Amino acid sequence: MSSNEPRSNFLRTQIQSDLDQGVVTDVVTRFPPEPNGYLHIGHAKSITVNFGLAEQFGGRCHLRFDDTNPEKESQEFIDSIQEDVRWLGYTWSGEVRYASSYFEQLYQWALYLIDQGLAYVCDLSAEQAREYRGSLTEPGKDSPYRNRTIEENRALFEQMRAGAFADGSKVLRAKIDMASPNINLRDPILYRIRKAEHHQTGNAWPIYPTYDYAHGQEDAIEGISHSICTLEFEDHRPLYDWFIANLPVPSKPRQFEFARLNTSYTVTSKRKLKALVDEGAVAGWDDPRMPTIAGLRRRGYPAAAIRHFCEEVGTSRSDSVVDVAMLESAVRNHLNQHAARAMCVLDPLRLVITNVDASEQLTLANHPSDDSLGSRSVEFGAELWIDRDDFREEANKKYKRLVIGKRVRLRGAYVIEADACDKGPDGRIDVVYARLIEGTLGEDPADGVKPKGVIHWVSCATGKTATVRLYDRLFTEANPGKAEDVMAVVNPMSLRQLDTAVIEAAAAEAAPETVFQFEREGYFVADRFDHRPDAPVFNLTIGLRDTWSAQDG
RNA sequence: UGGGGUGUCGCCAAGUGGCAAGGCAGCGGGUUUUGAUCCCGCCAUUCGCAGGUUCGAAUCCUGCCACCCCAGCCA
Repeated sequence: MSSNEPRSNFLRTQIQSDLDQGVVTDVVTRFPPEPNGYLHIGHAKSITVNFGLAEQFGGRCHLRFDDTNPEKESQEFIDSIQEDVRWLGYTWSGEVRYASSYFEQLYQWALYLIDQGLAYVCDLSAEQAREYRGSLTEPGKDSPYRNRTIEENRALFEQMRAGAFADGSKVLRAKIDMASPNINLRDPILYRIRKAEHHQTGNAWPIYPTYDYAHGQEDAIEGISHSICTLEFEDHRPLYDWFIANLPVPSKPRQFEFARLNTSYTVTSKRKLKALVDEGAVAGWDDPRMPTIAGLRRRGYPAAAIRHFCEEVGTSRSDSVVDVAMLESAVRNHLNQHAARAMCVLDPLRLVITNVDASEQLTLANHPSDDSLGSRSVEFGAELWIDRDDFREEANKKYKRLVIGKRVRLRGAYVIEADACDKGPDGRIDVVYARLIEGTLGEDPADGVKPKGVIHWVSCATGKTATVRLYDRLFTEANPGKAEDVMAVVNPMSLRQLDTAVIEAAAAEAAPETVFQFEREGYFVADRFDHRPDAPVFNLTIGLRDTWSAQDG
């Protein structure tokens, strides 16, 4: 594959072929969420597939709320979904659409099916209907109401629409085949009675269409050329096609299915995500540990990285679980290129440089290879904070940080040599004393004794205390969805909050959602909601790749 | 045990009859004022299994096996 060509997948091949053969002239796709929850990484995949295909083939992609079940839906979700799709970087064609705005047309088409003798009103209770449906291995039985006359069905359905019957007392069903090996074709339900207020249509409708009846027709109304959904709907395709074939619809969309995205160490079931929120395992739907779009955003995962990840993963029809390391890799890759560097000491230890008295301003590049990110001024003085983990009184040869009697480079500044340290009564080191080696700003020591490594630091005089939240994977199991109880596999170390970290003054001023690479530590984002210049709050997006910590040293 | 799908490297995934892409992970080595990045190299004689067709098969045929989905008036 050449680097700029989109990776081949069956959907791209299909569409290209349809275009080549003139089966379609315009590519129109749609992302059709039900507004009954927050979007998560799996939805991101569907979004990139649908919008991506439209983009690639010069077509359009609609955003359509599949709002046929008012009892589970709300305006809150309609708003959050739009925000998430926009944040991911996509613009839908035209206005936001709603299945509910097609309710009248759908109703008229239901009457049409009745008139064709292809639909009937059934009085079976839900329980009875289940019995009549048969089983996976046994055919179903015809409903006793299956042979009502067209006139009777029409009158009954009109009364259903008028609100004459109680919830659940009747349904409208398609008359297909109760013996079909495909259970979806055993006289599926088109309409049920639900006297529920709808977030868009209010109390205008006492009956609501089912997904099976509504979806294909919604696509047809909108002129969708390729209706892309997930694998579990494959069995519904014959039904989808049946409606399109039997109704005077304005276009003939076709359905194609792909495998939904699953990632390791992640749960996407709405029920389980809700349990995490309700039981306090996380702080909310947008907690940085959540796989929701809002959570990933608050974690600092760039939209472009999520998009790139979805592309790298590919689109196929085989069930799979993608290693979450792949997502993390996409995030690191993007941030390495785009995030400005800064210094932050997570676990401060005071360093006194005994031969320095005046402070000075040093200019540091914001990115090691991208000059367009500019530079910043950082104060350097006699008292600095360094990380407690970057100093040892003595250490083996593998340890490349500060050791008494040894040299280390202060990132972007001078080489120093440690002389001594003070300890408190508990043996804990309080202060490290070191000497600056003259002439080492941008130069190696003149005596030829090079420092073993480089450590980061922040001026005691101008550094700002910050809250830093260190996140780790939410689960201890690679497949938490398989666990009997998700709460039992929640990682107790998934959040560690530090209240005494110290960051460069300039970083504190950053706008919320700005991501930095705190050098030698990782990528951190200024919290979208909690960060303030006078009370900085940073979330760990992802740590730097670490190939040495497991080793001695 | 009815129907619909899927099986290519540890994890994804191209490939659609001509001598197994790529990414992630992993492993070596080099560069480096981030133990990061970057760079170089290694990593499937083999495509669920067994037969068959063919000069030639991951790609075609047959049979098996494994896994996923379907019996909501959810989507």
